[in-house]
Amino acid sequence: MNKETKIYKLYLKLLGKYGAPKDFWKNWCKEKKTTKDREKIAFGAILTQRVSWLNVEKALANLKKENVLSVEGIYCLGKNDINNLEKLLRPSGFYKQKAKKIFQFCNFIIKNHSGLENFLNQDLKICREQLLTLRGIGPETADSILLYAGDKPVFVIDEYTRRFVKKYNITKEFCYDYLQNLFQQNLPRDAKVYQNFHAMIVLDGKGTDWDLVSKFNLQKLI
DNA sequence: ACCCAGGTGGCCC
DNA sequence: GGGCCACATGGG
Repeated sequence: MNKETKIYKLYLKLLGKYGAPKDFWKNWCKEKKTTKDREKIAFGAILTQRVSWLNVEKALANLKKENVLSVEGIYCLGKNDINNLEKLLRPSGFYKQKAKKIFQFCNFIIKNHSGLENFLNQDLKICREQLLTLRGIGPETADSILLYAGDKPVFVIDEYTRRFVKKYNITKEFCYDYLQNLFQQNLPRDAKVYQNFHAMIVLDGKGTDWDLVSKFNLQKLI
């Protein structure tokens, strides 16, 4: 890994500006995650598709209130009553699609691996391939789950990453696999580094900082 | 009354 | 292989 590249230098620059993640992001990047943490993060990754995080927060709160904020809980609820699951997910938008996606995800985890930890315990490449076979889980959602819920070393390419690439003129190429390889080749292969860098890319894109984020008190959800 | 928000899959050419 | 559209809600 070459430390003279633009990407690595930008990483150091952001690190100097923001330092270690705290509060909200610390939950996503924290050292020890429980199975419940991982489940919530995976659901968040699916529910946040094309909507703001604030809407996701409400849907997660609904699930928690009904005591189904777990792979097992959503599976049981969705199996008997997909309509009720849809109702709980309503605030996150696209709720009929998302109910299907999230139920399908839980169904897959339970039927094929009998639990999220077991699933994540496999080789990164296998996990990724399996996630991508699920309808409604594309590369970005799969990688978000793997990086933040699974602590696997995959770099997430999302709208923020693309804006970052444009802003700092890193390359003119924007296709997913190309950008992912570019980031991974120019950073130490370390999930913590990817998590922190990606978190800082989002902050940089929002023009905000850790303190402002923590004011929203989002960490209670994770 | 708009427009946008951390996507995905299907369809078109 | 890129361009466009449906999917649905909440906030500014």
